Amino acid sequence: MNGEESTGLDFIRARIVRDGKTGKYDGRVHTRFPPEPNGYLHIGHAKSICLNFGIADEYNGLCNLRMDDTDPSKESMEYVEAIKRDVRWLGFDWGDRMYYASDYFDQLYEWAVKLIKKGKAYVDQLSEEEIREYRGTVTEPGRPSPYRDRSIEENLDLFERMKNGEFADGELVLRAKADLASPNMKMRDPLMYRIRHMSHYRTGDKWCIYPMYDFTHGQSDSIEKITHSICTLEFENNRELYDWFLDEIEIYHPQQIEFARLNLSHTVMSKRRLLELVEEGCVDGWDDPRMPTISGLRRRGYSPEAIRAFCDRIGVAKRESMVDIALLEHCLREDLNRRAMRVMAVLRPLKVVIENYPEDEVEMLDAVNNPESESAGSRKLPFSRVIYIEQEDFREYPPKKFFRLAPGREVRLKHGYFIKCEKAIRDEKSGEIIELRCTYDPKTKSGEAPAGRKVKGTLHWVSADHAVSAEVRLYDHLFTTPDPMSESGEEDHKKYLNPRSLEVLEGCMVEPSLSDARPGEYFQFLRQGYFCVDSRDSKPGALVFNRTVGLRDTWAKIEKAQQSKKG
RNA sequence: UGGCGUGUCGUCCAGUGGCAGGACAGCUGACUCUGGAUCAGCCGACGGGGGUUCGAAUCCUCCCACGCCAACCA
Repeated sequence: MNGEESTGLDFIRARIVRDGKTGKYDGRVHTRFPPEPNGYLHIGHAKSICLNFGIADEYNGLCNLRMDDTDPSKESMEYVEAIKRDVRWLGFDWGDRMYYASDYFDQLYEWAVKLIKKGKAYVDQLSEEEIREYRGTVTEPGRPSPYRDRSIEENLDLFERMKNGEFADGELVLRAKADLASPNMKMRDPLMYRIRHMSHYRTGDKWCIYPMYDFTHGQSDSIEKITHSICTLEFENNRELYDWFLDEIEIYHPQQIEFARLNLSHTVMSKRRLLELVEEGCVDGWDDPRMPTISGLRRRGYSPEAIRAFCDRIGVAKRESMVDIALLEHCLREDLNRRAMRVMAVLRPLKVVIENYPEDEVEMLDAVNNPESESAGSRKLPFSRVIYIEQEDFREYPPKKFFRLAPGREVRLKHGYFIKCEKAIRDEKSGEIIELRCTYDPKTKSGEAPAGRKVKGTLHWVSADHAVSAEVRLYDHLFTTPDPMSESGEEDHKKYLNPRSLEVLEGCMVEPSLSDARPGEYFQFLRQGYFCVDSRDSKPGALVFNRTVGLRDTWAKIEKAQQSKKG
């Protein structure tokens, strides 16, 4: 903006700064985010949204939201609404600039007529297969269709009759008369219009011919006076055509710039693949918390701030890349660590009786809500003779470096006392350990003078009488392999679906303060991870929590290393 | 194969003729009433060959690899 050097900027921003200096668009910056409403937005779209809206913000420009809705067979209002909701949720505002390519159909039709009159477009009646054949290959030039040289009058007449519905689907198409010998396949007389007797979710039955992407996108940008039309790499070949249409129609000409789309490890990122997972029931829907969709991430417990921070950190460039999902998770933890209230929840309860604690006494202990944020305050936590701890926090035969509870060992209960394990009680039939007998040391109460000795471990716990039961859903990566698409054939990626991407735990015990947690509210379950109240299935009295992401787990690493050492 | 595009630590991104840097991941250690967080440190890369230059990731050249394009999808 203010003439600073362009180093450190990504290549798109560098170019915008340059265009600003040369006055290419009178210093204007106007971008747009142009999804097709044929599916839900995913984290890859978030990258594009952050880029387009972000640039508009940074350079004092504007960013439009536009539905690229030229294919009536796939698009719907449901998707439009979902897209608007997701963009807004991410924190961006298109003001009064919500546009639809379908609003430009009349104008587009006129421009098509103009091209016909210029001798730059013709009505072809070759079949789909024939057109493919005539187009040639990457090494051989295309051949002209026998209909390529119809008279302008005949083209005009035929095109109008196409519009009027006098022909069946596929019978005729309108093609640009460009360059059949072009080494760029996109220039070999691309289709401009096809016949589809199908009603459109917005224009209804007004049209039975619909413009193709290439004959729509650039002109839509032009109508909206977009300066920089930012799109993904696969449209690089289309740029020549983008320019050609604008020049032939002789209208305002934005600059198309392409960048590499986001690929994220351990998931898939094409709308087609995601649709497939939804339709085949591999997941619960577009907003299944395992999906990389914006709605899935939202339901999983991701914050818009975390997603935006991620989009900033991955940068923008032209090389195809695969971002490690660990970076997304890092951005999430970084955000939630600052803001999430710490609470205690026991996922797999193990009963502990503190034998020397009075039968009916209940103490209300002070518990800090968030050590990262003093203003979060504190709450009271009930403590009593019978509590639950995590099953995995006890080992009868503790391995090396296991700092938790074991026979004869002492640990601290977070916000409470030291307890020492005196005895483990087994179920006679199963042999399973079902209860621990412990003693506590009254001199070790949290916040009071230290008893002069230390313990290595601190456990989370809940008071049995006061705990609230809840369902907890543990989510993990959707795919077991970083790049399911490349490590498999066309349809084989599904064999890498993670069978453990969802584990449902019932009968979890959470502290009483959680009983009135609201849908979407997020917490850190101490020592375990970040969790949010499921916005679809959780009800008062029947709480459901989703694990958004686990905490860094050093012990798990140590244990894994120990096990692999043993072979 | 024709065209377009891209090659820098394991991963992502900087560096645009002058000591190759950051982030994530990994590994050490310090600290800790979360094995969290935080802090300190370590590991680690210019696709290859030739050339220009005092000096090349950067310029030239050849090669190699990868991606995209032969949809009436976008």
